[in-house]
Amino acid sequence: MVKRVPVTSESPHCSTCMMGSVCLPVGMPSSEVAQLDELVKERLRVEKGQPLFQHGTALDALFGLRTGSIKTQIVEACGQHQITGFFLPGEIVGLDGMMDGIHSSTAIAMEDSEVCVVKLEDIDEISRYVPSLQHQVRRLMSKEIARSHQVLLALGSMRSEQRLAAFLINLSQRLAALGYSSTDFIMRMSREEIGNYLGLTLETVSRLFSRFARDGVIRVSQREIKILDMVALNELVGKPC
Amino acid sequence: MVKRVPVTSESPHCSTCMMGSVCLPVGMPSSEVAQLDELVKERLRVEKGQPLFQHGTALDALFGLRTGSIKTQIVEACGQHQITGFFLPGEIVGLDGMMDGIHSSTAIAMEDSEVCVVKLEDIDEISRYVPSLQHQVRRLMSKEIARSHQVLLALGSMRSEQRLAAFLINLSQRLAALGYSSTDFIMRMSREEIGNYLGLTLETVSRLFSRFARDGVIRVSQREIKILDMVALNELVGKPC
DNA sequence: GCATTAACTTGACTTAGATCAAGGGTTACT
DNA sequence: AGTAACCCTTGATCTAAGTCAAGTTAATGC
Repeated sequence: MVKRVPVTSESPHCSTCMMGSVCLPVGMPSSEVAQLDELVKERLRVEKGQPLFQHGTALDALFGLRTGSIKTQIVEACGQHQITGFFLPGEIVGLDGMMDGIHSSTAIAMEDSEVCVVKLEDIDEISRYVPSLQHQVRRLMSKEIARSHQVLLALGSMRSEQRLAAFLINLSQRLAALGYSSTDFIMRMSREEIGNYLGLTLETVSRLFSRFARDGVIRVSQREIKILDMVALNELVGKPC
Repeated sequence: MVKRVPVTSESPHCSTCMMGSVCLPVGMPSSEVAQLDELVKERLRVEKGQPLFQHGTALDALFGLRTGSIKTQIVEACGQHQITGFFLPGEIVGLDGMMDGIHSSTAIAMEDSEVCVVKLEDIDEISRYVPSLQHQVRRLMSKEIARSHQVLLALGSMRSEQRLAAFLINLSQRLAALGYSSTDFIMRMSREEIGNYLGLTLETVSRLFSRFARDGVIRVSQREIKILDMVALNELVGKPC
């Protein structure tokens, strides 16, 4: 279920939130971040496996992920689906579908998660006196475009091992930016979800993990990953140059 | 070469441009479109094969394609590249890379083309008194995100014939929106470019065109395409449901 | 107009990754 | 605690698409 979490005066605002260095305010002048107190009026708690929003429903807000992790996916005419992103704390979900106010994807919590709700109308309101907010939204959207282009590159011109290596490096870097270890982490996604995201089958993903482990590049135990040789992992990506 | 085309008082502004129904102003109240006269102060003419902008260079404007066609691509560490989009008149190029003011892709004219230059600072300036302009930029960026997610879907979970069929349908629809025939058109891109975009080799693309033609779905003569059976083409995309 | 180059087609063969299948581990529920 | 459901691994086999190669057609330049 999705539960509202009331935002009280003592609960953290953007100006005091620990996610400030990675979330929406990143790069904004601190004087302007202080003015974002009215930006988040509501938080939502989403249980593991539950949707934050569904494809086709109305969109009037963006969601800043505070804790947990979320995947977004689009559905084909048939029952098939394609995962378009895995989101970590500090990242913004819901940037697609602002074109016609309808979500073009579905967002599902991969573990119990909490998001800050940022109403579009509040963005408009606040950006009147916090000019950099508009730029910030543009930057975030642009980043999302660039990100999906990178995935396009992976799906369009990399072989399976390169894709998985690139995926692991990307995950590692994003976790490091959050202050976690870049070499030891737990993946929140199943082999099937990774495969779907990377255009591979779950069997291929599993085999690749085993191979990387056999080659001493990583150590794997279920969803627990330890990167042993980051250099080798990087070389895998840029292999046939 | 890229040549500046001076914008004089008698040359068309957004309010009188025939592209208004498909370009940046699409969906904006006509009263506000009339206020966009200062938005485009400059036009550029780009010769076939020449770059409009290069990956890594500074970005301070968006480009509305007036005539011609443009492809965008990103480059890997090696010489390899991945085409991330084919743009037709009325479409906006340059929406990635607004995150750090550096173009993350390279845009190359596929035929002699002309673009309207929309400076970011002018967007900021004008959107002070034309409130819907900010929304419009957000909508366009959101559309670009949704578009690349669709390509992700194609690359991640469609087989070669589905990808090409989806590609042709998409092209057909966009050309129809421009007022051109949805069944008879000339593709500006080579087999290799199509293949690169769709994650296939040029040989596979060529074979698929031949097969579609043999099956009576299309007629092909080099880059000239005639769609004979749109229903069959649609069925190809949603095949194994 | 003819030569040169680039773009496209088609065939023969190879291969990366999918599919099918079976067994072992984890996790979650009653 | 026990069992059911799910997730992961590994092997055997198959196939869609890639690679290599040769020939054709179309575009470009002199």
